[in-house]
Amino acid sequence: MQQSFGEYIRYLRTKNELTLTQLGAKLDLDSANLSKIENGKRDFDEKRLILLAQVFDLNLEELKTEFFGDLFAKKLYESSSSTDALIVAEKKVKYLRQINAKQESLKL
Amino acid sequence: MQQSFGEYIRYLRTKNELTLTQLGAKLDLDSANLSKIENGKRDFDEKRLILLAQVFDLNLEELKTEFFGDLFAKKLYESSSSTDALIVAEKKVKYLRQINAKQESLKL
DNA sequence: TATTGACTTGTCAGTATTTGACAAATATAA
DNA sequence: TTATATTTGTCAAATACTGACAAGTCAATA
Repeated sequence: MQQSFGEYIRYLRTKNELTLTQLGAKLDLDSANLSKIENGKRDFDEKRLILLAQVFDLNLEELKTEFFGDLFAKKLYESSSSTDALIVAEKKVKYLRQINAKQESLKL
Repeated sequence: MQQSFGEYIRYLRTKNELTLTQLGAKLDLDSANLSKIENGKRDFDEKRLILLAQVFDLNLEELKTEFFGDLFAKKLYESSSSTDALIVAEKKVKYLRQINAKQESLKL
């Protein structure tokens, strides 16, 4: 998938032959605002990912992966930053999870 | 470096023997708020990265890398999302830059 | 060509979040 | 103690985000 998250939503919507109004209703979103999201003029709200997964029967984890992948790419692109940040991020996530795992084990 | 961005700032500050008030002045930040940043209770503002680089004579690119690495890691950690998002992000950044490069070449 | 439905764009008030600032509490050291 | 450094809480102001609606374009078709 080499497209923005908004384009992905549009793909899902059209594949399922839904209008903006129809999908908007399912996502509790104004059709005009959904249009902006699909066209990259507004951001899709993270809290609506669950709903989106339900509507199209998608795996929430994969959807989050696409969502954050898109978000991070845009940030790096806009700020002309190196993708090295992604490597740093990976190490830090592992570190944070490891810390968390240790703390969890102490609770037992 | 396996620490938060706030801890990194604290490291830089103490290494250079500056007080919160002194560094705060250089960064145009209240010492109380800088304290919160170092302790992870507030976020460091992206727009102050340039100033931070100047104050400690650091490479801005590397600083951005650390900054965004920290930001992305926290997002993924908080949302319990897969680090696969980082791979997706890398592909998308390359794609965005490629598109941009093509458009730039057309301007000539 | 008038109508209809789908989509796009602009705007704006209400809401939520972030920020700067200050006071007060606590800690550290002379 | 006294002074300095740091932390924490709070709050108004600034900023950003969201929902909603009006008005516009476009394409299909009656």
